[in-house]
Amino acid sequence: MSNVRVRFAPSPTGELHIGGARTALFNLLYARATGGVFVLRIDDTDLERSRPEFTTGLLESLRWLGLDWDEGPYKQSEYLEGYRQEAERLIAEGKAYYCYCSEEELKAGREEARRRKKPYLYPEKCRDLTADRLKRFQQEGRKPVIRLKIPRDGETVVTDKIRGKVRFDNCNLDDFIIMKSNGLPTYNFANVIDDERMKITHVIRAEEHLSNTPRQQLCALALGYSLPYYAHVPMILAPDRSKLSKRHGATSVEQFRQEGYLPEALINYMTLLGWAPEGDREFFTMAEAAAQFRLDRVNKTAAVYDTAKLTWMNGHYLREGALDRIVALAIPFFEAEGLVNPPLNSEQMGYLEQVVELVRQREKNLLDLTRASSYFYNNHFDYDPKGVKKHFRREGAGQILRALAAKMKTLSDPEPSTFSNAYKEIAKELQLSIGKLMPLSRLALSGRTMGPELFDMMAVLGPEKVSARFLQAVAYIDAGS
RNA sequence: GGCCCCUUCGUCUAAUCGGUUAGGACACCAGCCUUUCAAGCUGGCAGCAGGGGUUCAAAUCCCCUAGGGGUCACCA
Repeated sequence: MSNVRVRFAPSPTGELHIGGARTALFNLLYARATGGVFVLRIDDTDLERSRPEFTTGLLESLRWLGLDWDEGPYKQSEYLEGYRQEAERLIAEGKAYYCYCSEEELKAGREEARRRKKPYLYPEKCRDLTADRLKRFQQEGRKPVIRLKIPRDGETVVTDKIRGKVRFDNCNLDDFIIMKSNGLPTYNFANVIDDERMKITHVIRAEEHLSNTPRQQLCALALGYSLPYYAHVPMILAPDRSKLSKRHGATSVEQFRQEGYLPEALINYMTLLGWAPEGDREFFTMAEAAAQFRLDRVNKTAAVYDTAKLTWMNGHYLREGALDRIVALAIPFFEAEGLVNPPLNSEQMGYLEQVVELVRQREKNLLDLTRASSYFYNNHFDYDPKGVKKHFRREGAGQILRALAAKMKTLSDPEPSTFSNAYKEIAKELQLSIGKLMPLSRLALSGRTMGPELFDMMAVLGPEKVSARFLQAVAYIDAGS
């Protein structure tokens, strides 16, 4: 049993996006690899942007992906008193101080610095306020923030499991705010306290936090905590190498789910973003990845996410997955398209299974699979115009279809071979090759020029429907010409 | 702008301590299979950002340049 404890700490300000999900995944992988504990924590100290429904969505996305946490979810909003007490302790110990500078004042200073192209650092005006001044400010009713006293020299070294030692000169850091004037902690402060009280041993998070790490270490140092290990995983970038945002198409787990991606495909794909197992294997389960996951094999380079590979992977899982499971996942999509109306009886279920088995061979996601299945449920559909031109408008097309319809009526056994044999016979009778009959038949049966194996399709539809659709096509042809 | 991180095919990546024809996968192209579309199989195209060092030998170590990213909030 190891004492490894890791955490995923999203803020509930939006849907779980692909970057956050990958961070959560790496945390979980590491926990499973080491026999450690995976903690979920909701960083909700931003009152303006945090919303409870985002928390719900976050949990749902995590669960859907199978990123099950061992502890939590804890919420920062439930520990507000703790942060306040720690901040006051720092003040009592002379390691932090009240700052009464107004926002306008600070803003002016920042703009001034920008104008002069100098880096802005808080000028420490309130660092050594006399007792008199302090009292006066208090009497004026001004609400102070609390700032941490940063050493004016020396350096802070971050030891990162992925990047090695990263050095920061303290002179580039200023006395940053740890408690806002509304009494809530800032991220850098709350995080350190949370990680301590949750006994987090490894902080695994996105690289964007690397620059903030010295601030957190300084907090920990002031508070007298010991430091966790850090591991900053590379970012996931949009195809244009910019930071991922909504304008880059599907970036949230929820969007991928709605488009019919399977959780195991998303997991497998994300695992490969920044990490690779030994050998050339591309497909593996989360458990298999966890068995050999190591932080020092995580890449340093940001990864551009490319949905083409995810789509390919999804197609693989769609085809290879256990049929009953794929069907279960597909039902909501079929319902949304108005093809089925759950609950399904065993006959309907059997039919759906046949349809899915057939169609999943050639589609990449559940949404496409559903749309490519519509003609198994709808008797009326449009015929593909190109197909009409090529197959229906040819001399004798109606005749052939009429003959086929008649032949179908004589069949009773809905096996692919039954249809195959019938086609052999009728081809002989009409003195045509089977290859000539098939595209025409396909168009009549589905309105499309492509799709599953024709005889398989017919077997699912059954002779009666097949016959009716042939006649329907005949009517269409007669009406058109 | 200051500080920090990063740089292998278009994309994801492999190449344990320097010695490989720089490997695999997606995508793309071609062929096979085939009633179609997929899938599958076979083959092909394609990369060590640039420049200096160190070394018998550098994708690998060091330096510089360029490029990309991150961060500098009373956001997380």
